[in-house]
Amino acid sequence: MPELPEVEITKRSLSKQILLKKVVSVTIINPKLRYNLNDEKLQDLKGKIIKKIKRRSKYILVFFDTSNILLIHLGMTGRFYFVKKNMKKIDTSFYNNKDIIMKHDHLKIAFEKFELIYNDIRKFGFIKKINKKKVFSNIHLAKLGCEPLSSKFCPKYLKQKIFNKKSSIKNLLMNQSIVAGLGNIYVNEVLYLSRINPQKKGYLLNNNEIRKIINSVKKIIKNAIIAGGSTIANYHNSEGKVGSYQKNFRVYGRRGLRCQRSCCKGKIRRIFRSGRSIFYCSKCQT
DNA sequence: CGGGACTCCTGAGGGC
DNA sequence: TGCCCTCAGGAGTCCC
Repeated sequence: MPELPEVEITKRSLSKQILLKKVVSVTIINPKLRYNLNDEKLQDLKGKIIKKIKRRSKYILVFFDTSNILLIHLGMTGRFYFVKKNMKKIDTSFYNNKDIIMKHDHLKIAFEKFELIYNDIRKFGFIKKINKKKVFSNIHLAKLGCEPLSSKFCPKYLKQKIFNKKSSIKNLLMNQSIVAGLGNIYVNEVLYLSRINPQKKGYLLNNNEIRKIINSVKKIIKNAIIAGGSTIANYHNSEGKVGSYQKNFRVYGRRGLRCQRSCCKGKIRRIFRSGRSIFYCSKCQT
């Protein structure tokens, strides 16, 4: 699922369901995640009420009526789903393979009328209980750069971060301490819209190119949230809904196809750098 | 230190 | 059908 738009959608659907609800019980189904689930700490949440849910970068923060915060990262395949209590059969109409889904359940948080399940096939996600007082010094949150949709994310800010960098602009935009929340798909799309070659080094970008990147990031992230995020491989948010932004992909996953710009018609290429795919038009992204 | 490669894990899909 | 290979939306860690 999860780049910023997908995490934002997950946060919104979680808010709809669990805000102001009281935790009845917490059950660890399989503790093995990026950081193992800590039963002793999570049991503290029993009887507590959820007061606020926020998103920062690709993290979700669930605030309780105490100093507790659940810090959640979905990794590559983390997701939530709800099960009505006393329901004998789980509604699996959203899934194409319920055996695989249920096999990877990790955590169950029960509320009065329903249960919230955290499921994660690849186990790259995590859920940690942290203290409100330590939220700003938290190792995951402290070094994050600014939010792409905030006014702080502007040409001046980006220029200051990249003007002396030898890294490619692709890697710089994926760097969470520069912009918080972009991932592989949206960075590919942003650089296509900006007509900039992903391998161009940070220090070589001029002011006009930096301005184009800022505008493209804001436009793409905004539209992706409006579309409910992107859905690949039958993923869905915690209400079982799918996003549709993947229909707007202009380069991602389009290897070998023609550039959609009518004035260009170049060929979309895929190359590998730093262990991931880069998609770009070899003709109009310079 | 900056920057790139490797690592965790499971499943899907293509080629043979 | 089945085996083998490559690839997948993340990010912490290690090494040069």
